[in-house]
Amino acid sequence: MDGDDLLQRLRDRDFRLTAQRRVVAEALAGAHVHRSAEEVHAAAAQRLPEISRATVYNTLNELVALGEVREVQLGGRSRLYDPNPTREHQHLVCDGCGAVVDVIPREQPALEPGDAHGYAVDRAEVTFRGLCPNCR
Amino acid sequence: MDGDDLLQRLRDRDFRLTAQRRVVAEALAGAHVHRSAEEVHAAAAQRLPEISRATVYNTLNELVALGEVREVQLGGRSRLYDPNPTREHQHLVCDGCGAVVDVIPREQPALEPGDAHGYAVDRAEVTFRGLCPNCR
DNA sequence: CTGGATGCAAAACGTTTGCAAAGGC
DNA sequence: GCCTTTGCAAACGTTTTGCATCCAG
Repeated sequence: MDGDDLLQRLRDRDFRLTAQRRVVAEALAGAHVHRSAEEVHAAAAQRLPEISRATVYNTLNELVALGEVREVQLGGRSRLYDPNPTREHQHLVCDGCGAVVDVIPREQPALEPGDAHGYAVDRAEVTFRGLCPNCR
Repeated sequence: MDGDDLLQRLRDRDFRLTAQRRVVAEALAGAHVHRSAEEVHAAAAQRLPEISRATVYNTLNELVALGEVREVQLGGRSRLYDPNPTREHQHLVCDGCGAVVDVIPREQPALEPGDAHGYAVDRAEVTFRGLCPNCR
């Protein structure tokens, strides 16, 4: 499963695996697809009550730098952390309550070289917005 | 030009046009395509030194609620305000310095009804990411 | 043993809010 | 004159930082 994969990849990368970092990684690899730092901290603290917010933020930023987790800003006050950077997917966000659903893309938008303004473009993020069944 | 159009539309909508609101609207309609609230405040304060941050935030939120300005979060710490919500466009963002370029889309991604998870989807936002010529 | 990771508390940052004063219509 | 908008300052939630301690390798 994903959780084990993430921990395994971190070991392979010589990422120093402390108890704190393990519970943060496990909180991300768990059932919920996107979690805020606060939610990750809450989940981690259930297994390791003394873990501090600073450590959660440090670890999340390190995982993002390693490319193992993606940081997304979908309009809420806080950033969300997405443990599936490898599996290509797009986001569908509710304007009412902020609920997020993953969508598997039929096709990825691409930029013609003439439109790239000299940029080296390496990915495209797509966010669909609307109202979820509850908020309609 | 854009600036006059925005002010004209606001008048037509019975949006109370105070000196403060005028300089905020003008700061947005000016040369720069996307500005943070802080940049808008700085630009506005050049013409109206006593304008407060709170008024800038209030006005920006009102313009967003009216649909005259779009709020986008492109990864930086602050939200950006985009004065061209009517003209369909996508964003190309530099991972290095955060520079933003507008791109006219060849095609807009769409969601098949089966993928919508019951949402009423009303738009798709596309952000291309990479490195700008300077940061390469 | 040693450099890196942790916890705590405080600071920084962007944004919002409460309230009295000012000003547009 | 009424009602909305403004400015100020303080509150708020999120994220970062400084520093002493701790621990994995």
